[in-house]
Amino acid sequence: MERTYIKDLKDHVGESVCIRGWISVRRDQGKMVFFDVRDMTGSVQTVVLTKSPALEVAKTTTRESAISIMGTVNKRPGKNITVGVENGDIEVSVGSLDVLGASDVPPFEITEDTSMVDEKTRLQYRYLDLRSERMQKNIRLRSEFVRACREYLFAKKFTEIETPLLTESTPEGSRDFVVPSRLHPGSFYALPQSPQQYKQLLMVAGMERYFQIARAVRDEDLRADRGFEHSQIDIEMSFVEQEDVMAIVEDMMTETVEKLGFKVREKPFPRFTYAEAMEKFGADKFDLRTDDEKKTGVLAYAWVHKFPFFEKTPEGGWTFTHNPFSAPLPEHADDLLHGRNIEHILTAQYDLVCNGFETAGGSIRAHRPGILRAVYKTMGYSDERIEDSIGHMLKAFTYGAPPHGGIAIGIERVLMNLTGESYLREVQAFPMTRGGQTAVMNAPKPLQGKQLNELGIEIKKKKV
RNA sequence: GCGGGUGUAGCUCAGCUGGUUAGAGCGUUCCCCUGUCACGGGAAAGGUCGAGGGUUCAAGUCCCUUCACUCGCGCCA
Repeated sequence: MERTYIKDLKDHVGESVCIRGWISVRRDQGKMVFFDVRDMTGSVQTVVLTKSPALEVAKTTTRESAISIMGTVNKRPGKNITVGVENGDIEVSVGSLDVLGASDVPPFEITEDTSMVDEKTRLQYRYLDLRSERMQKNIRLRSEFVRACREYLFAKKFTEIETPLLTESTPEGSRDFVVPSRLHPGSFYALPQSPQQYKQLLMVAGMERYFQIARAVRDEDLRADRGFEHSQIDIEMSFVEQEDVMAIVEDMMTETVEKLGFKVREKPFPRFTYAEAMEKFGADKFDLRTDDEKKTGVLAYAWVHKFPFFEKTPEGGWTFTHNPFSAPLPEHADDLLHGRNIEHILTAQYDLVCNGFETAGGSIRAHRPGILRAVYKTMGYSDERIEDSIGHMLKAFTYGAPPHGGIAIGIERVLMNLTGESYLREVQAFPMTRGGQTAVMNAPKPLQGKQLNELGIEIKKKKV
């Protein structure tokens, strides 16, 4: 018999059905047993009556077991209707009960919201934690958001392209996660902090409109809203200016979140220059919602732009504030090329802020080799060091590089905005602890001697 | 790397100024219950008080060290 999803049971009153799912609650009355059964679509009460042949099995079936039930969908008699409960007016009378996977007693109670349970325990048993209603909602909403973005981008002629996971380590920016090479002992790949260079090369390659649901990895200490790994909707477009990218991102975010039933506070998104934001909020990310609006789940998007390109290093030199591949604002290109007024040079960088989080960041890129070279010159790089570090980009840009720009939208940040969660881990299926320990499995862990030998790695004894 | 918080039963927590056999709720096990819906009633089991060291007649409680988790700062183009 074909399975019926619990959400659809209402359309099958009086019929025989097969449902599958897990037992959330069991209420044993002695001569009859009630189970609340849930599947990925919903929850329903089932009843094993005294005369049911399933009664004997039901007496020994534990909570959280995976089961299959054949039975009849009945309207409940008036006195048994529970109002305010999902499917409170129907129940399934159990004819036969198969235990597909029996469950031991779970280490914690799988309730609607498990956030009160010690996170260490939740992560160790994440596969149980994810059964909770709240986590199911968060992870499914994440999928729906990503799907809506994909659909939007495909409709706008974007091409989804994967870029390498094993790539080159760069000393600039955040610390790389590094992977040893077996074929080249002593040499290392790095996991991408972002597909930045590859997506720009795709623009040179004539792809024109690229996107990717990209994983980005950074080896920096963790925060409530920051993990080693996060995902981003990574976008790059050719023949565009700042306004074009901002327009399409604004349209996509509005369309997708509204499709999911959320409300955007202000359209078009208000804009602040970096200087205005700092003056008004004292930070480049801020929350525009009033206290009342914070209770409603409204999304207050805003753009921040006109960031300074460079900032002083402790050593007295200059370094970039956001992204060395960004272009300066057109009116500051001359200053950059001539190394003048460096502190006043602004970059074509734009950040999307929502409810106090930086949810996206992007820029128009330097597509002329001279501009990119000038950025590195400003940072004090010698010609040799420039060549070594970004020579491949400079070279690529000599073959008809189109003007281009893009953005990366932090998926976890968006989901935190949508769900109201304050912790990034609540919108990831298998997050790490703050100490960098993986959920369920036990990474990182030492390698066996054979593996180390193959990689040409010796482990230094920790000094005491 | 720095600073704060937490660590007592499977889960959530209480345990005052150190003082006999460390408590509660939920869960679990067993018994009873034909309409419950976080069912109910009865009984029971369950703890090296994160780990190590110290002070003391006596430590869950005070001190030191250490580990884990967590929040923030640094860091995070």
